[in-house]
Amino acid sequence: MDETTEGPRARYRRQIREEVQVRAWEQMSQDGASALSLKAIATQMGMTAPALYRYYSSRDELLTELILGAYAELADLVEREGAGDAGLAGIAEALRGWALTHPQKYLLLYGTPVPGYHAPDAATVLAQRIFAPILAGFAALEGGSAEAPSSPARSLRFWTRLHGVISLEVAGHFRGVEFDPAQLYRDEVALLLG
Amino acid sequence: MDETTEGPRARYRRQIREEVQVRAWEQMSQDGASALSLKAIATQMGMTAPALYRYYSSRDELLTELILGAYAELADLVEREGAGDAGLAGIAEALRGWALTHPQKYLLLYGTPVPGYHAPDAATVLAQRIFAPILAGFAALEGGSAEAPSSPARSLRFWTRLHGVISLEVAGHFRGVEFDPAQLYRDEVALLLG
DNA sequence: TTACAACAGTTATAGCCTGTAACTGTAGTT
DNA sequence: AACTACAGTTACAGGCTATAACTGTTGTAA
Repeated sequence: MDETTEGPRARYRRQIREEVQVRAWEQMSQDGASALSLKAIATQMGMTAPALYRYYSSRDELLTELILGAYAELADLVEREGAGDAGLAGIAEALRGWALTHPQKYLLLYGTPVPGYHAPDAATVLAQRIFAPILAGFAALEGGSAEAPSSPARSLRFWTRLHGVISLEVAGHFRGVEFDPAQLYRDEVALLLG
Repeated sequence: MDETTEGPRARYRRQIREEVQVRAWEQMSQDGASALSLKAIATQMGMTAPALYRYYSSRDELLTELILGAYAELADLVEREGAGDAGLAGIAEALRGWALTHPQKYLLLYGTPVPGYHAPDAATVLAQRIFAPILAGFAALEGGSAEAPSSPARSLRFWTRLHGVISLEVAGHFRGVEFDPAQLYRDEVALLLG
């Protein structure tokens, strides 16, 4: 079989894996990462649970693929925005938008880590792909003044400040508080880029 | 039986509940909140699992008690610091110290929430007890200048910025990055209070 | 001081999950 | 057309939460 051509077997496997991922995200959006169940997914797909172990060797392997997928999605988004006209402002905007649209994805990447679970090296690479456009953005802004903070320092601050607002909002900690998170976010972005 | 006096039965119940909580935190520090198991705790205590249901009607009830306990601990700390000489700087310092000492407690309060789990009203009250000293601190700083942000806005910003640094550090997202989170934190505090 | 009721802790069981082993039948492939 | 690779099955081991029904102890009140 030609290596580049996908035979029917491989094609079928890919389709099943994709459907599993879709249903996994559905489950996670409803009941959180801890409720992710291969059994439940299998049942939804009209299979028995052991059948799915042909496609994912463990629940952890599925989780890893979901994490990598989410990282890649976010990395693509940030790279695209970084290259666009709005630059860092665009990145900031897109970041919050993405997080609010897919809270479970954001929380899976930046929320409470699963102790004992070690992210594969691929995740580190993707995390750097997300950070790189921010670094590049601040490097481009850099003026000659010696007393201004370095662009890595500004990039880090950019990240932590935006994450501070986003993560609390996504985790629902602003519920019941009378104020507009969007306004706070805009103000923070303005201060970071001003 | 006098209402204020604790009989032997009540005393024993209290001791068991306390021991359960201690062991629960031990478990959570090692394996995270999702690994919290009444069965395992019971075994450690030389009991069978159903026995523990005399003391906690469900795993969720135990979790609720742990969350409320953590909130109360943090609220006490923040109130104490707020009343101390260092004021807001002291609160900031204590907050990071507490989070790094008890990462699981911090993550349980501010990390990924369990979907479907609704924090009891008591938690909201405690969350306000944590926020109040910060609000008071900025209200005290307030100058006459009309263009400066209001103290609620500054308080909120104080919270989100500090949380941004702390939560990423506690979740291990700074591992492998070459820089000092403590320095970043100090800088952020200085900017917030300067 | 004794009688009894309240209650701690037990075993048994139902129901959910992950994951493995052994088997069967079908569908690509040669 | 024959065969083998593999998808999917049932059966099972072991872990968890939680309930039900039972037993034995102990605080307590008459």
